[in-house]
Amino acid sequence: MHEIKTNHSSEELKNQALALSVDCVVFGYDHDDNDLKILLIKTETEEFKGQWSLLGDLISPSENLNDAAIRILKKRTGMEDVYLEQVETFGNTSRHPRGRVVTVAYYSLIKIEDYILNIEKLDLEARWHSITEVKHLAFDHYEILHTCYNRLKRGLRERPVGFSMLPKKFTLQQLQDLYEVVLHIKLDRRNFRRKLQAYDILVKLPESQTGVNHRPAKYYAFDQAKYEELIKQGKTFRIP
Amino acid sequence: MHEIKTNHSSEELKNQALALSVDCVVFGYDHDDNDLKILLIKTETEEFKGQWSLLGDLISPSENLNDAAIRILKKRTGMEDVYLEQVETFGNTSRHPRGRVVTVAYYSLIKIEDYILNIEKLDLEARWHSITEVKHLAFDHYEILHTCYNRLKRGLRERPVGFSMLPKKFTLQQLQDLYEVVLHIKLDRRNFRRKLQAYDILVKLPESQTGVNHRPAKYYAFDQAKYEELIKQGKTFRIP
DNA sequence: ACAAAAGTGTTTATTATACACCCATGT
DNA sequence: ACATGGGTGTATAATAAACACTTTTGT
Repeated sequence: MHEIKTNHSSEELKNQALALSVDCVVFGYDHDDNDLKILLIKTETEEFKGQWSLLGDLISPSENLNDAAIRILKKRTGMEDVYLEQVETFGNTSRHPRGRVVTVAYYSLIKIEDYILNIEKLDLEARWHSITEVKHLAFDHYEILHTCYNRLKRGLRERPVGFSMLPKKFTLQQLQDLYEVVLHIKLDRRNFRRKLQAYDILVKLPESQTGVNHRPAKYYAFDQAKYEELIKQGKTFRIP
Repeated sequence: MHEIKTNHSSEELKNQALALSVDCVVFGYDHDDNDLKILLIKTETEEFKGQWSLLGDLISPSENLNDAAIRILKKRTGMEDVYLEQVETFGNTSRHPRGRVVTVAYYSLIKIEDYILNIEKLDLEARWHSITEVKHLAFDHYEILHTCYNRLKRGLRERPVGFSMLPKKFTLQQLQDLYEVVLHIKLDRRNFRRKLQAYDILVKLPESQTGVNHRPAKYYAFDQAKYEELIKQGKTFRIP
């Protein structure tokens, strides 16, 4: 297991004529305040002291790209089996003040409440930030963030990735709220439900919400096998 | 200007603990035989002797990623101002027999007839291959090729990139043939023309085809400014 | 009984698809 | 005159969008 070290000296970077890193934009959907959040850490690089940055690290010559991303996520969130997707590689010669560091950007989706369980057990330094409040990050991370956000928005419309940010059981309203917040659009409740019903990728659970002072909503779960069946039949998934 | 050298010794690769390269999948549409082609060179890497490979090279520590792609294209095709898009970074530790080489894959679109003009003047080693005939390439280039081909297909449907593979003036039938060959689908001529007319991104030129023994087709040109106007109005381009 | 969010159908507008005949040119 | 591909319109089907009332629970 590699140790993560984010504060690399100029010497270390110069010795590798060119260094490669992985940076992860970690998205989570907070359904308590209905907000899309990203996980950031305070950078340890002197030149950007005090600024927030993405979760990243140099990759070792013996490590695959995806494995590096998984390692970083495991180290910073305690979580494995998160949704992960390579987005773009950023390699401007001027992007790192200490030398040439090319970085492969990933976005990752996690279920915030699973993460919450972990921070109680582990001593994790990362903090959630509302994506709307992030105005500036260390390095070119703000640009990377928005490239990844655009990719997430596309993924959400074209593939059932949203479920990776929801609890295993969720209400249709929670799902719609997620779509509305991430895509920044308003959806019609009846049309949204009809479309999901047509895809037949959700299973209705026998449980309902409890402790709400209104009609309790039914819980649903995403059925990956049914989704794959849909795709195998050449059908396309698209919301909205 | 960097020189391209594709046959790197194990020593050279080991000295950079990790090396970064750029590989370009160069697509061209041959409207004489209505076929999508890719440009390949014979690899100089001993382990893959005699096999075809993508156009690529190591990138220097002082060179931006896009600039490396532009340099490779200029060197191998004599062409500048080609359409270029980063696709994905391939970094499996085992992908290069001589060491760790992570490669950033690009796809590029060129007008074949402009290229033909260049090979008469320059001594270029690359050769066109029909994409349907390529079954195997050196390294993991076959996988890279198909990842880029999928990206091209998506781009063609969602953005007006096809024009980068056609002459400046073209007939509507040539444009439709390109879509049919690249996407591997059959389109209805009337519906295709109606949709293009609706987008209003083509200008009809005063010229027509000559030397054909049937009713000559009108020539059209793509109008980039009109396309940008369309997008600025929040409209979306999609074919089919 | 009231407040609060869940759940549910129908009508209309938009977009996509299917399809066949006349036109202009070269031989 | 005939062969060849170029050019054009209309009807139907499918999909998306707009819209409001009833239901269930807790207080």
